Amino acid sequence: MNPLKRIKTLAISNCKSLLCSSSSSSQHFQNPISPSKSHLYSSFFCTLIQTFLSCYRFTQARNSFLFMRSLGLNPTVHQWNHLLFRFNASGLVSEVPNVYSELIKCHQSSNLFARNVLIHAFCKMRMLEMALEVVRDGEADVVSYNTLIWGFCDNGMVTSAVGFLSEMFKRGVGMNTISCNTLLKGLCDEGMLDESESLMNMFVCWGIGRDIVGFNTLLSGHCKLGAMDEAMGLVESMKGEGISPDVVSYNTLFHGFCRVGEFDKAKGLMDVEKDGFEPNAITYTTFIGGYCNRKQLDKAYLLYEEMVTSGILPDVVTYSALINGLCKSGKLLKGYSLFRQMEKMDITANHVSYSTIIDTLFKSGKPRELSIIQGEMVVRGIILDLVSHTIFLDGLFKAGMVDEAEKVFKHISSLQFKPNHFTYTALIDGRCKAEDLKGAELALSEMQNRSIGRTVVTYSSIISGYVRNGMLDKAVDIMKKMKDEHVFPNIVTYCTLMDGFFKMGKLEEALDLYEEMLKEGIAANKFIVDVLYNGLRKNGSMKKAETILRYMEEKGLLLDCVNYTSLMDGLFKEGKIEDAFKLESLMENLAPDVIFYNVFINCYCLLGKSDKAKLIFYAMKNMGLSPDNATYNILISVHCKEKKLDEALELFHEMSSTGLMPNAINYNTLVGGLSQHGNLLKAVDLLNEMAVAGFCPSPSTHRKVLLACSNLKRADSILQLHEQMVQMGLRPDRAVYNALIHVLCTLGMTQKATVVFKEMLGKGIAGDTMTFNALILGHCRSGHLDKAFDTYSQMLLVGVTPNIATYNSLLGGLSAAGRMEEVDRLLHEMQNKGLAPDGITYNILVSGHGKISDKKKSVRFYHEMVRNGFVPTIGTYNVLISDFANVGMMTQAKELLNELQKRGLSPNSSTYDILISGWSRLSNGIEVQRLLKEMDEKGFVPAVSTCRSITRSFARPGKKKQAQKLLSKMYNVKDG
DNA sequence: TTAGGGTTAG
Repeated sequence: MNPLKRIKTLAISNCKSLLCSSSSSSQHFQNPISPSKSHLYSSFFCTLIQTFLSCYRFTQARNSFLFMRSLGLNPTVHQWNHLLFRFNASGLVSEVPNVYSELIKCHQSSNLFARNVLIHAFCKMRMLEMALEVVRDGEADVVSYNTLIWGFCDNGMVTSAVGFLSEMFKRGVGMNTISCNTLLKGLCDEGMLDESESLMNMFVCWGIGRDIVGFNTLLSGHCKLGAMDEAMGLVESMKGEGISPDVVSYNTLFHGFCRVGEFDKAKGLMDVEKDGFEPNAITYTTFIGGYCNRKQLDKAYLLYEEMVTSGILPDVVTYSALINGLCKSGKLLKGYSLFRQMEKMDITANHVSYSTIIDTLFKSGKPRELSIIQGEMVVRGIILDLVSHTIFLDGLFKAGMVDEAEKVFKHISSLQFKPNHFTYTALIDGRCKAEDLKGAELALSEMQNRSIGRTVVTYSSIISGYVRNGMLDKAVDIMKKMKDEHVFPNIVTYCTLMDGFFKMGKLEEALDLYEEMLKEGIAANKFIVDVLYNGLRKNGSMKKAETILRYMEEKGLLLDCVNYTSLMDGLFKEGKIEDAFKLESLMENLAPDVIFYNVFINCYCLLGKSDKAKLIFYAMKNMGLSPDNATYNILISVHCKEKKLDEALELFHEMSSTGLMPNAINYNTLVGGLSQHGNLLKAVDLLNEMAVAGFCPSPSTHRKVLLACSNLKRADSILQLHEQMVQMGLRPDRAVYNALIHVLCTLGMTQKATVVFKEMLGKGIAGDTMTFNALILGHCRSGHLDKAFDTYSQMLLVGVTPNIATYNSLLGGLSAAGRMEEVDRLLHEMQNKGLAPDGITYNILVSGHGKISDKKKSVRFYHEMVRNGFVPTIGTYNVLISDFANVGMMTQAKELLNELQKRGLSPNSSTYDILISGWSRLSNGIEVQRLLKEMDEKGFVPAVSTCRSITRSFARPGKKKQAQKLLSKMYNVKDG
């Protein structure tokens, strides 16, 4: 179908649908306006529509137009043309084809003016095919072709645009300076400066001279490439040709100097040219923007005041620059308030003002405000450009809304935008942060294929992605690739890669990179200082770390909140607690953030001062800082450690009630804490909640939950909970299997443990020392010494090295069975393997020999044990004491009692029972009485057997039973 | 009715 017919059909169907939907007002449409007043009404409607358009009330403008047409009103050709022009110029470009088709309906034809506006509208909507068809379909003049050339240039298709020159020639449409200048801009925008100069010369040959606009276009081209020397040279040749630079030329130069950071040169130029140069709004805005970009807001505001007092009115661009300055300096509220103030001054916000605010809202994580502003933008019909789309793409990625961000990228292409290096860099960065490295690599190669230049930011983004995923080699490859392409690493690139090396423990490589950076003439900043300080101290070079920090401070480098946070953590972990805490007062002027407080709170928690930690927590909230998941986690964790489970749970609920969703770490900490300290039921409840929320338990949580089952003898739950946690996404690796086997074994469920062990082997996971130790201990505890030794043999067979725990289990098993000869043999075997006995081994040896009354050996091992610095347990002492007491050697028994007390141990109930029985047998009533009193004072109750010993020795003949009853009653002992 | 300068994105 012919494009004009297509437009017509489209417009008619649009009108029909709109009219049918507004049934309530349809009655009015039935009254036609009398022909005599038709002209008046048309004029009225045209004025109304234009008024709506001029204040961006697009819906009303569109509805008024439809209403006018439904009344059958037909404006004059002049009015039609003006309407078309206004629709096109106001930004409601999408309506132009509809208006045009209505024009055709009324007048059956159109003039060149209307066609040219239509061409312009199609070009703006990037519907280049349609624009081309209109140009080729009928009458066209130089304006039609210039507009088409502009449209193609604006969409980066400058080669096709140049091609239209021959078509113009063939159709006899003469080209003019505007054709030349439009093409010049197209070429400059693509960085084709040489080609643009040749084109200018070509036009001169065709008799079309160059003018100030053309020169300014070239000037802008040079400035955008940062070629300021060439730009200044061009000004000289302009003057040579008798063309004086105008305010546009100067503004272009000012902007160029500001862009390359030569702010003083820009200002100097302004001072030199002060005679005969009148700054305008754009001049002021250029400098205001320059100051804002340098975060010199005070200077920007001074200039703004000067501008206003000079009678030059700031416009939307001036305000957008100031809003941007405020937002970028972290003054979002002030920026937003200026945004609203601007509107009160009847300056309508444009897509740039909106994009600036939206970018800031994304970056400061304010989703609610963001959706309000976004809605406002839609209602006002603000058309998004490529920059605005890139802001959304980047913002959505940063907010973790990966799917939505990817949709924006697809949308950008569907709108016929040509993504540029900003767009691709945001995409690469976003994909890297979403751990989609393949996607990032794909985007990078797409950039290459589409000849979109990669910048240092593009490469730094992907380097950062590789570093975060521990792929240092790939990161280094990219660094090499970028250098090969003459894209030189900047401070961010160096910082990222240095951090990566430090985190992988590659100290030397990190420091080499630091050297390289300095050699390249890049001075360290606070980010580099942070990476160096943390990298060095975490790799054991605390001294070096402190030297660097002090050196930087001496050099006058301003450190920030992050640097001080690292410093606090460092000092604290070095044990310089006082110095660390002093930092809080130093920090006041630096506006400490949540992370600083988290570190501060954590320091108190590590000192076991949860009360102090909580005070800081409240102070932080009072300062208006919102605690984050980490803050709550630090506090939940310390409360769990201090067994304050109710408070831990309360914190967890407080977090949810303030709208902070618990994360996987919060769940793991609390489930682990509840399990460890006896509230398994609540832990399991929370584990279920965690499953619903889609979080995966950590291996540590798994271990703690299973241990809790084991402690509560809830054998039935062990396998079930294990299965549940695997279902939740826990990867059953060796550590997880070891925890399960260990727990089953401690409960004596060695058969089940063996089944699990086989399952583990079946999955290709070999057992290690921990696995075998658990199984051996299990067999020993359940008295299956043969199986324990079978497992031990298997362990040696598969080449897993036994450790002291292996031998302690086996020795303990043998000792419990009284097989002391085998104990001695195994002890030799163990010592031959180079393993020395530890405290546990000695306890086994001393008490084992003690139990079979081998005093010689038990005392020998006892002395060896003490000599080697091990303190026997009270159980071991009891065995020794009992061995002496049983044969009436109470002096030795008493001596042992003194020794154990000297070593900081206290006698327990059994110690007293043993001693009392011993003295009873010797009929020493004084000692028995004394010990009974001491025992009573400590809250211990004598055992039944002890009472029997007492009555056996002290009751009168024939009164033993009564004495026994009396004693039992006295000590509330059950009469056995 | 078409062409040049200032504000936004990585």
